[in-house]
Amino acid sequence: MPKVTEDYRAERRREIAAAALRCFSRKGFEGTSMADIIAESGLSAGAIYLHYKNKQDLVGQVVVDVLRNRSADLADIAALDPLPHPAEVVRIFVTAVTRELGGEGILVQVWAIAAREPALADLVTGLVDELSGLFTTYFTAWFRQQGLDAAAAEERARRLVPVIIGISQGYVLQAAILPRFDAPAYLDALAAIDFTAGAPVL
Amino acid sequence: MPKVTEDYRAERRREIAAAALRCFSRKGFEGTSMADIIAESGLSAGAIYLHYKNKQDLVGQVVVDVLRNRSADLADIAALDPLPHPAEVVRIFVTAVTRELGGEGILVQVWAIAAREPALADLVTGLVDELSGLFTTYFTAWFRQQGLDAAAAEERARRLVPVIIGISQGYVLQAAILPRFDAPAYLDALAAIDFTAGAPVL
DNA sequence: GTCTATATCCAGATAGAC
DNA sequence: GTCTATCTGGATATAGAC
Repeated sequence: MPKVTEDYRAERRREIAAAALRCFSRKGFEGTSMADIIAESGLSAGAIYLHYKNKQDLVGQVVVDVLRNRSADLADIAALDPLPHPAEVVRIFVTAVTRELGGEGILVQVWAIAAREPALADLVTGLVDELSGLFTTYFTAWFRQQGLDAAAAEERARRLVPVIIGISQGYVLQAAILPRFDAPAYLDALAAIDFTAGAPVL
Repeated sequence: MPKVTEDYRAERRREIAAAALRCFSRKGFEGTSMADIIAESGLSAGAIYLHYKNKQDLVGQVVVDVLRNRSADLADIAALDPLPHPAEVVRIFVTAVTRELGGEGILVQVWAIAAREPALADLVTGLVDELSGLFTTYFTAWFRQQGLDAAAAEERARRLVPVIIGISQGYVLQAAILPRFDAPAYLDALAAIDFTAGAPVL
């Protein structure tokens, strides 16, 4: 394989992915047709099908790329000192996801397809596992700071993390659907919840 | 209008709605075609289009009916004595919704469409408002029982309710998508969270 | 590698007989 | 009110010229 070709291909794929993402932001996800992406990319049908096997392939790859970048952001949080409050961590996470995806609606479309397509469900599951690991690291540190010993902190973190992810998903969902959704109020409410209940007082 | 007709129409509509719901349980939501519903109902295309304007109309009505029944269940909770713990209330609610819809995936499909279709979004918004009212009633009672005065209890309930709804949505979402989702663990984790933080001790 | 043009398919919706 | 048969539109994917 010639050496120029590989870079060229990668560049083309990036262009196509970017165009697809712009379409998804505007017209939703199932609402975006291949014709839309073709027009937005400035390329042609034939060119795109050379780089992606089919629509699902294209969509899957675009989504994975974006979400992967987000979990990279989160990885830094666990290292911050002083450790931010859980509400702040959720805030950082959901605003990053929302900004990068250019609109909350896209994620909801991804979930809907994942609920029907095993292939995409596997993909999402992998990313959620990764996310869970990062959140668990953060919450273990947080609970230790609240006075729990290492084992108890990790145990508690592991149990809590699915709910934290649920709270984040709820935020995204409501932001996407409810016209009067009050994002700051949602995040403020989190700050008033004591996730450390039952932990020994310092 | 003849008196028989009205009942007859209602009965037909119930049949069609039931058939549609069975299809949604099996094949998902966008995966269900009018042809599927037609076959499942035993009726014909013409017959169905007489009762429903189009697919979106049918789908919307079926969904609203189901959700309406669920919020009726919830209405009773606020009257229980002793008042159950918040985690228990969420448990009752999500299990009822899940059971009635015959699979978590359906709700996710509804959300996805609501994120794109203003008509369905209005519908969902209305139901969420209704739900919010019920949850607010419950939480106001709960916080009063925890020692807050009436005004503070209602204020706190109002702020917390969106998050509670988010937690419920997260449950439904994860149940629909993640193959290794541990429902009891999710609900147990809720029991360990202190939603009353900051309230005066009794 | 890329384009244009098009084949193929399948969905939603309707017309008109009964 | 209900059925059968069909129209219409739009989407994905491909064929073949350049």
